[in-house]
Amino acid sequence: MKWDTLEEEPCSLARTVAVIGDRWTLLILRECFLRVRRFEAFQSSLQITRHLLSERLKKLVRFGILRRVPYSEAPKRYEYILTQKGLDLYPIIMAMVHWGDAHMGDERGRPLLHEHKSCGKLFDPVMVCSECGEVLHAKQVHVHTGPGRKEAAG
Amino acid sequence: MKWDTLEEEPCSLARTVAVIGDRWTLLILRECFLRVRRFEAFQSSLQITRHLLSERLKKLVRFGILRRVPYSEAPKRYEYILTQKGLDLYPIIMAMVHWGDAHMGDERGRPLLHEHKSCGKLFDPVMVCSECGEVLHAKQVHVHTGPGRKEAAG
DNA sequence: CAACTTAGTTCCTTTTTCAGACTGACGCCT
DNA sequence: AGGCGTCAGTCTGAAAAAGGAACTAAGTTG
Repeated sequence: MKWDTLEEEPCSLARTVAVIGDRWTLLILRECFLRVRRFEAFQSSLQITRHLLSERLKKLVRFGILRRVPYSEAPKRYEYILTQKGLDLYPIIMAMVHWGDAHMGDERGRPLLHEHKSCGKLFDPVMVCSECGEVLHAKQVHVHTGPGRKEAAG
Repeated sequence: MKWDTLEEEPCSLARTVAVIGDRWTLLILRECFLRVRRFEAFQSSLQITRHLLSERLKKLVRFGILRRVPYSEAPKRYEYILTQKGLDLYPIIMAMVHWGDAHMGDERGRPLLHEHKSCGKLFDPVMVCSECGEVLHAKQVHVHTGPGRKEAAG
C-alpha cells in the first residue's frame, strides 16, 4: 500500500486516513475546532515545527478542508478556516475525544467538558443508526460489498 | 510536543491520537472490525511490512485495544482480538468511513454498505447529544475547561 | 526429508520529521 | 531614516521512522 495512492483505494476509511490520518493533522484540526485560525497560533499552541505546519495546512487546503482567507492586505496575511467539508469532520474529532475521556483518563477528570447549546447540558457524543435511532454497536452491524468495489476483499 | 508523552497531555484527543493516530494503526483497526485476526491475514490484506505490523500489534496490545490469544498450542500461534476498549473505537472508525463516503467518494458509489441488524436497514452513522438526542453540529457546542486541566489553554 | 505455513526478527536503504536559523514584507517608535 | 517586532513562511543538516526483502524458528504435510 502506497501513501500517495491511498485516497484512491476502494475503501472510505482508507480515503479518510489519506487526508487526516496522521498525528499532526488531527491535532491541527482540534485547534481549528477550538477556533484557532492563524499560523503562529497553531505553531505556538502545538509546538509543531513550522515546516510541518506549513505542509499540513497546505494539504488540508488542497483537500478542501480548510480555506486560506486573507485577513490583511497590507502585509499579505492569511488565516485558515474550516470549510463545510472540514466542519463535517466534527463527529470524528468528537468520537476520538469521547474515547479518550472514557479510556485514557486520569484521576483528575476530563480535560474539557462539552455543553450542547440547544439543550444547555453537558453531554457525551453518541453514535446512532440514521434509520432507527438506536445506539450503534459493532456487533449489530453487517457489512455488504457496495457498488464502489468489484471484489469483496473484506 | 513529544510523541512519547502525548498520551499524558491534558487533552483527550491527544491521548487518543497517541494510541491510534497513525495511518497503519487505523487501517489495522479497520481489518479488526472486518474480523481479521491473524498476522498473515493483516499483512497480506494491508501489504504492510511485517516489521511495522509487528510493532503496531504490540502497541495495540500494550494499550489494551487488542488481546493476543493463542489459537494453537502445538506450534504456538496467536491471534489478535478486539477488547471492549477496542470495540469502543467503533464510533471513530464509523465516523471516518462515513466522512469518506460523503466527501471522498467517486462515481462508482460506496465501497461498502452497512446494515443495522436491529432494524434491518442500510444506514449511516449519526452523532447525537447524549442528553437531548439531537444531531450534533460543531457550532452548537460550547467547550468548558474541565477538572483535568488547570489552565484554559484552548 | 524437502517443502510449506505462520509469526515473527534482522538488516540496510529511503523517506519523514525535527530543531532551529533564515527570509521577506510590512508596521511602529523615536 | 534606522532599528525592532510580527507574521508567515522557507531552508538545512541531523535524527527518527518506514519500506523492502531476506532470515529464523517451530511445527505440519506430502
